[in-house]
Amino acid sequence: MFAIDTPPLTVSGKLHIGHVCSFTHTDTVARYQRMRGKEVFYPIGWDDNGLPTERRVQNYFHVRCDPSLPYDPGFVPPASPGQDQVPVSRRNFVELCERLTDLDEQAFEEVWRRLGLSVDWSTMYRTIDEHSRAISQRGFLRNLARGEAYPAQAPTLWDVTFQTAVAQAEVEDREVAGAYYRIAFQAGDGELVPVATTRPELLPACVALVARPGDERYSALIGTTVRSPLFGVEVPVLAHHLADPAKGTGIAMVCTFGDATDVTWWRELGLPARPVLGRDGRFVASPPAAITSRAGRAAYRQLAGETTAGARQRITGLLRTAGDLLAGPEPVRHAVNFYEKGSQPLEIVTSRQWYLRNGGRDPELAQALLEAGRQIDWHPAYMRTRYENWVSGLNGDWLVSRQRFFGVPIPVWYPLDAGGQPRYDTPIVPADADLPVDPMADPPPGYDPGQRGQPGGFAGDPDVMDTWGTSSLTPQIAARWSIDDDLAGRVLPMDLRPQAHEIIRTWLFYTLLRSHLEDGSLPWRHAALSGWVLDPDRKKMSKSAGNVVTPMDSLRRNGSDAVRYWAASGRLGVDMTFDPAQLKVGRRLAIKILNASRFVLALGPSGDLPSGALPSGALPSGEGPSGEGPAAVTEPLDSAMLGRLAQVITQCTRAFEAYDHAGALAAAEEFFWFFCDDYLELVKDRAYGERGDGPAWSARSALRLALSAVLRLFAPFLPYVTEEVWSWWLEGSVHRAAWPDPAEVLPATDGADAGILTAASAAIAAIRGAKSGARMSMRTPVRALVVAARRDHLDALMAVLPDLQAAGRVEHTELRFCDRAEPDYQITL
RNA sequence: GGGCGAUUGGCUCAGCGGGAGAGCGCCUCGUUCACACCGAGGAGGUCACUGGUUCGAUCCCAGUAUCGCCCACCA
Repeated sequence: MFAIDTPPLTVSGKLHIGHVCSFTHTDTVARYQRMRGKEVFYPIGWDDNGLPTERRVQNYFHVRCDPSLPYDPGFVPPASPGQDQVPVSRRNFVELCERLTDLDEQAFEEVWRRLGLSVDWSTMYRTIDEHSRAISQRGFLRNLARGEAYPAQAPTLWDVTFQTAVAQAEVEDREVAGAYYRIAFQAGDGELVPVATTRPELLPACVALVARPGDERYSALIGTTVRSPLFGVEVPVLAHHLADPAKGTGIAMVCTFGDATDVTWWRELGLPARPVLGRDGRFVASPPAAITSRAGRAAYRQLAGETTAGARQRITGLLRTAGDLLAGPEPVRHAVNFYEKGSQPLEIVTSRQWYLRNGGRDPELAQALLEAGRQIDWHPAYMRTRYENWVSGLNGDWLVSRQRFFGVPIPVWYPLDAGGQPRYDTPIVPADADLPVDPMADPPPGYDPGQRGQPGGFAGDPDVMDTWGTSSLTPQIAARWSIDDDLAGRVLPMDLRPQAHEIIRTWLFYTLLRSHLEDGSLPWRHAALSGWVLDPDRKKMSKSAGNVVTPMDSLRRNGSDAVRYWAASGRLGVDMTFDPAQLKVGRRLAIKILNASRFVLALGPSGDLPSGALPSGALPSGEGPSGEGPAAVTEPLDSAMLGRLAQVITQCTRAFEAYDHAGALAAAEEFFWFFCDDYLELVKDRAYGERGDGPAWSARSALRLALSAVLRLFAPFLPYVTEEVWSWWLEGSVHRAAWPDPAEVLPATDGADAGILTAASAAIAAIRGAKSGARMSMRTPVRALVVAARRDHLDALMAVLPDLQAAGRVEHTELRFCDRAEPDYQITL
């Protein structure tokens, strides 16, 4: 068994040439392993869970998900959308998602089939389908039962547009324009304390000032209080090592919450919380209770309901009027955290969320995960460093709950007390047999639907899981873990996880984590990381940049084998530049295989080629010399060619075993061009029978042996052309044939001498060069060829002399011994 | 700021202690006899730079520069 954890692509996006590239890499491995006799488990899945699908379904059907609504089995989306989106239940939303993504999936499937991916379509899964939801929830509940999943009320990164919490792994920073403002706080003695900030609007949320311990500028202030401008709140001045004397004025305003450091100070210094930002990113209506003065409350009223940008405008105006703005705005560009799919900076908001232990607060677990990473073979190996950087840099547990409507629900309910308040500390879990459940639609075990929201009744958890909460179980989902234990037992752990390197911190890490938490196992033994495909200007292809190359056009224009050739020539981990000109190379190779095969097979035995495969007219008749069975390879040149082929087979096999598909392709290709350009030309006349039956049949046998092996070496890369040629003369499919073994060609290599090939190639090249230099046709006869070389070289040349003379149209040859390192050729035309 | 990777002919890339290579592009020539969706030949590079190790360095080591990426950085 060789099992692959195929990436489930997000179907709401567009397939681009980069996906083709990495999927081709994996497919070559799958085909190689299949030819090696392995049973290849090569599933296919679609990721239709999560925000991209949510948005797309909303826009397409003009609906929105409202989990509080009951399921409507007869729901029909509006044919002509009105002004407002129609609210539908989660189950209706899931159905619409499946309907819409079905169309997308068909388009993706068409590309994959045309590309020749050898996935098993019968294994197809969707991350939102019933089995995936059940496995995802089962996995979560097992984490819960073991204490790995837990709820907590805590400050979290919050996207104000989508109004959901997000995890550390989904944060990216972007360089944006900002400005420094210098604000005057007032010390007890009336002295002004200037504090620099880029977020003056958070002044009403200020709970303290901090300076570095030992900073002489502020040592007198530490332990005292100062009064905030406008709001007149007394806040302590404290010391903490995270305060940076070099930033701003060296003393920082601690707010609820401006950034992650504020959270640290809040926690470590035991400060109060004065939240001012609501979940919609706007200032809440009432000021923090600490603002008691009339002036302060009046100032806050001007901020209530404002966005952060609006509030910043307002508050700087107020500060300026009050004379408390000492300096600014002084423009700066600085990095700000964004949700990777978001468009506004992340805020930090306190909320109740579910977390999954991931080593971010547990060094022992982190160590175990690092160790798990070391037990995986990374291709290329240096990608492991990225994983280790990420695991070592985690600053908290995995926040897995999302305040979205579409996704896999967190499968718990809460009992309501007599006052109708949920008791979060004693969640109710579903029976395993009932999975998947939707707590917002289904009642928990032992309750009636009518008790929903009633005192003494229950409330469903409204949240869904992070999309990675499901994707991190793709090995289990594909293997139908907990559903088909026989399959799962044979397939897990898998052999290979292919994926993009930018999601090491999410998909790869989370998958490793879930597997480790579940039973301490590894999800797979190898991880293959693909690079990116860059556009011809070396920019990363992305939808927003508008430089995406869609694959179907390339597939149609150049043929699937050509596209695969180009993709497979890229090595793992290395970015590739898309260049349409390079696609022609693969196309040329595929056509060359067709033509060379036609030539080899036309030499006989007859009947191998269908009538359409050859041009009409004279086929050299081809019964074997003595009836059935392959003829003996007797000519030294033929043996030498097969000897080289045996080495190439070994080389290709080694490369594939090391997950170096590009190396395998390069080795096969180099041999094939030698085979066509030199060997074929050298033996052509002999194969036609011009030197009699024995030598002719030696060539014909060698040609067929080589062709059979070469087709199989190319089969993982060029499945179409190899299958076509294979069908001309051999039974079954080349893709089910055995991967070539050097032993197949070695019996025919008696007397093989690699020097023969070098000597022959060099001599024919010299003859061609002479003709080309004289601007003569290659068919021009050579009146005399004089070779001066060392004895071993001449011996090698002697072995192939008849072939060389025929190929070069040489009429007379003379060999001379000499001591020169390099042979010398004198050619008289 | 920490880390990883890259730097080889016009372009895309192999190679890697001892001859500097391939394909594309370019130039020249050549079709009865597998292939014009072609073949043959040619020009073109101080292998980023500086040191070191070595009998010998494109290759190993150290440093520098440039590019790309990962992570951290919001006062």
